[in-house]
Amino acid sequence: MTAVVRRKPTVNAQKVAEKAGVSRSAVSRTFTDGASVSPETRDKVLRAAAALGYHVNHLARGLIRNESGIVCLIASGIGTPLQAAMLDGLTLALQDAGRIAMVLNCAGDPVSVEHALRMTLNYRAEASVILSGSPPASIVTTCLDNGQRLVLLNRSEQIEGVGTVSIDNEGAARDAAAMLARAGCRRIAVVSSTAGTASLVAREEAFIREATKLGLETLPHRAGPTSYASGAASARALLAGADRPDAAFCVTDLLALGFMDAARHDLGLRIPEAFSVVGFDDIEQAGWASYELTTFRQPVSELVSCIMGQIGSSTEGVGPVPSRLVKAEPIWRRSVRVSPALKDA
Amino acid sequence: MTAVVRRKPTVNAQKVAEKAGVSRSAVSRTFTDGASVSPETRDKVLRAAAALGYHVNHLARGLIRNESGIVCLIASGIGTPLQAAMLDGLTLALQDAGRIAMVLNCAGDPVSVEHALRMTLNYRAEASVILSGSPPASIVTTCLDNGQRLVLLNRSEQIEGVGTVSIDNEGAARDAAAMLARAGCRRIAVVSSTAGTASLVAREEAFIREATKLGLETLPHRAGPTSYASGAASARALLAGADRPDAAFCVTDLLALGFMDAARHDLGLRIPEAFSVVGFDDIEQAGWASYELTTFRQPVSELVSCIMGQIGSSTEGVGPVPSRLVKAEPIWRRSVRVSPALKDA
DNA sequence: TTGTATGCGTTATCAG
DNA sequence: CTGATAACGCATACAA
Repeated sequence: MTAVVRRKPTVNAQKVAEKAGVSRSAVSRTFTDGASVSPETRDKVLRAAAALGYHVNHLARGLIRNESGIVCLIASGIGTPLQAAMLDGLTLALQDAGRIAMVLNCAGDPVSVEHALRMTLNYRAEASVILSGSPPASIVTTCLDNGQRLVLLNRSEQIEGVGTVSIDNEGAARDAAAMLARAGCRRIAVVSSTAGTASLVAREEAFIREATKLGLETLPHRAGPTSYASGAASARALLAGADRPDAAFCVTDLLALGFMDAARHDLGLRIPEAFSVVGFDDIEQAGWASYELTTFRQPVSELVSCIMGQIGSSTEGVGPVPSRLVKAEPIWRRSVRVSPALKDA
Repeated sequence: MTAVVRRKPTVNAQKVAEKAGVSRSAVSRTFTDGASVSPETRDKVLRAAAALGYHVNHLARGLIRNESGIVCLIASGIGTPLQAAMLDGLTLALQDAGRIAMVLNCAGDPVSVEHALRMTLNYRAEASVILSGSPPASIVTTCLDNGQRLVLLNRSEQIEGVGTVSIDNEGAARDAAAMLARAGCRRIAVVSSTAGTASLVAREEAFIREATKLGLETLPHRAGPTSYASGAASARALLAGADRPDAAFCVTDLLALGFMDAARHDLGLRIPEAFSVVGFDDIEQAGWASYELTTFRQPVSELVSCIMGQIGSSTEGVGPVPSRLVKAEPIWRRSVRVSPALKDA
């Protein structure tokens, strides 16, 4: 076990310069945009670099330029359809913008978000996008102090200097209540989760408020985490008794799909004939033929553009970044009974 | 627009040292594992660091230690359930191992994989995991030369020095054929995609070989990319005529679910009574009550462990890394007609 | 245990 | 357009 610590003969600008017969500066300039190099020098350098397999060290470059090119994506529940779609869109958009995504998979609680943000600082990320969870205030100011850009998704809190992109949960939830009222539903199950996320409670509360105003009865229920299984559990719990509701507003599509499956396969209910369901998010599965869930769309590409806008704006992060509120458009499919009145309209 | 280039007063070890009344080295030692610092010095440093909001610059650290702590994950179709699950597991495992994931979302073709690997080199990633797509040989050797660890997922090619973790596609496909034969199926649709991925064609070919051997008729079909929509399209194409098959082996769950939905809702077929379907992957949706798809599981956590093993093994990447073949366990659900004979066993 | 000096690979500055 | 030189922030060999 005589560990021979053999330092890899690393290939750097120096070596390329020697092989090309030019100075290190020439090599550097060849690889920096907008630097002035003569075509022949550039050519010699490129040839030498290719031969040696040289690649600019972004760690060193970031060190001197004080810009790493790294943007951190902090999320929890990456495997979930909506989060996965966001990650997909964001990583792509970042690459198109010449940045690179570092993803931090965190539990979502404040301490793990803080941990993630520390890592973010360690790698001198130019920006961090918090897809889920809420960061403690202290670390937020530290990030800001270090010149890091911060974007929060679906957080109500307005913090000086940090960007915000939010879905209009309240508006959509109100629409959902009106939708079900028009369909002639009277007793509405409101199925949410124990996660207690800001958007989720916003949807739940806004829906209940509006439904009450419209004279509807609401039955809130939270069976567990935000998942298919919890939705199914809620259905079994709510639909077992005699005095069952006639519709459900699920704060998430995943909950809605679980709810639908349990309602149909365990309880034998017909949707939408005997029971109406409205979801939220418009994940891919909501459009599948087995569900045809009418829901409210989180416009992923629009959210991504907004986030990119927040990241890209003025390099020096002074001045308040305007927070963006994005509408969640209703997607009409076939899980809600359509009343004759609505058909006319 | 007089852009005042105000260089942020960056907080570094120097500043912490001054505030703590010690040397820069003391600060450095405080933050490096296994360095010798007296408790009181350490305490002073920690206090000063907290007050200043100091965070070790991993870019600089990586520069001098020649280890960045970065592992790159190269994937395409991140929004897809299986890929998302892999990303979820990998990011978590990497964090537990003290590394951090950089994700490169690439189109999957060789040139974009090569582009991604270049980026990987730029950031001096310690390892790269290629979840999808095949890298050109030249860039592979460059990565290896630069001391970067390489792990390929579900690639048949054995390359000297690069790790491989694969699902036993052939074995599972053979099992699938036997499964459908025992169920009494005779004409089997083999639905695949136009992607032409190594694993996919391996499954398709192995299935056809085994099915033929068992005296079954096979009807290969490829409607488009590996998606729900393609599966549905295949169903509509294959089940329209009079001489329809009585079962389908879909090389991916996503294809299978689309196939099932179209078969049931567009063609009115009953599954499994009138038609049997077998999938591959065991994505979450396969277990949903509307589908209950019998399929073969890609054991995500096991795959993740294998990959982590490949990454973690011997720092200096000499010697061939043993490639790992992971079994895909059959998951029996309810999309395959069960014959009496099988019930006895 | 602590401090000093050196180097990691790069780019910005400046003189030619 | 080119080359020499000084940083960037950090870890470590060495001397104390």
